[in-house]
Amino acid sequence: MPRVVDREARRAELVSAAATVFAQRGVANAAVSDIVKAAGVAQGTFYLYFDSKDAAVLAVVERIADAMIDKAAARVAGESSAVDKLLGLRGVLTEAGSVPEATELIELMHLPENRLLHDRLAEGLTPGLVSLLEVIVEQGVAEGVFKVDDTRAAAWFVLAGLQSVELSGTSIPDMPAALAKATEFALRALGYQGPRL
Amino acid sequence: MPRVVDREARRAELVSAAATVFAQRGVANAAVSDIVKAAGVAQGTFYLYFDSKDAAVLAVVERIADAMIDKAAARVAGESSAVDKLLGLRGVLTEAGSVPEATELIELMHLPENRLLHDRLAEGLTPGLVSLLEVIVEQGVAEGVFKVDDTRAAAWFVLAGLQSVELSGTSIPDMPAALAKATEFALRALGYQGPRL
DNA sequence: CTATTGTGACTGATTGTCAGTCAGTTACGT
DNA sequence: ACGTAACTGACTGACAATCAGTCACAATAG
Repeated sequence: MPRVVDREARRAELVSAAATVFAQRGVANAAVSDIVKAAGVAQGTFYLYFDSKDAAVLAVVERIADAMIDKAAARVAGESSAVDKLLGLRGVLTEAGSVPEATELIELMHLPENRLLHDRLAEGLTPGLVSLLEVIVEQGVAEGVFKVDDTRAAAWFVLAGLQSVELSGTSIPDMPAALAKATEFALRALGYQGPRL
Repeated sequence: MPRVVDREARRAELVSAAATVFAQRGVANAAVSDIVKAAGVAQGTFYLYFDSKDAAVLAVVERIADAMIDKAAARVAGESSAVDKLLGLRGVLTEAGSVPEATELIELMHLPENRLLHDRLAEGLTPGLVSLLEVIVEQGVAEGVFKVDDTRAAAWFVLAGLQSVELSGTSIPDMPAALAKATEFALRALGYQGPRL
């Protein structure tokens, strides 16, 4: 048998190298030759692990999205009521930049030139967060605090509203306040009638 | 004096040629050489009117966004009550593909590969639509049917929800129904207490 | 009315860069 | 020592962007 190499580990190295280079130069200006140099392998090796540069971008985005979803799930699990869970989820969105392995990347994402990466992150993130939010909405309906018939549609709508505030960070001066307002709209959309928070 | 040429007109020709080529081949696969061939000019001429290929993409997107905003504004102007105006705006989102000069392009946008163009369109579109929607919300507050203190934040949140449904067209089987549901959430978010529609 | 000159629009061959390929090499397990 | 998968890096084709040169026209001069 040939040389045994842990393909998973090698791939992870390449994803890390790619993440670093993207963070430094921006996705569009990052050449595959830069990535392989950072990883210490030859150009051809890159294509043993990714079909294209684009595939590497997606792999980086997926890694970040997974980390954020894990963080959000943990935060939500730490709360008991549906409303508190929703507020916890909002909190994670607010501190999006605090995912350690992605800090540099997310900082750069707030520059408008990196809009592409930005959008791809949102794209990879959304399905996971929608599922998370849907469970919260279901719980809220069971608790009697929310009134919603289609919980998936509700989760989709509400998350879109929250994310659009969160993702347009550049143009909004006071982000936490904006998110607080968005949360109020979200609660009303879900049929919440209780006291203001 | 030199030859007199209408720069506006020439630029418009190039934008049209670019739109056609993007529609045929997709933005990523469209070469500048294809665009200039379609327009019947030399490669260098392209760069007299655009700084880069990217700038041409933006110009195409802007043209489409303007057309859609005009259409939306006309539709909204044709209704009197705030709720009817909101429903009219939703209607325009539903029939996004009906902007005549952009039909081919928008059809292609529903293919996932054209996600980039898709996002850019949304980006160019949003500010205009938010302003339109904000006026509707203000009117609704004046009429007493909506209860909102920050009308801009409300418009932003609601539009994000509606657009996210509209733009994820591929993955939703029954789009009109999904938009109808989203509209209900939107009305509730705005504090609407009246009868269901 | 013709010649000359100034000017901006236009050209297209060329350059530099980069994604992706592939024939050949290396090093490990058996 | 042989088979095989991992790895290499020079190479290719394509394309965005450039720029030195050409062209068509208008304004003036003779």
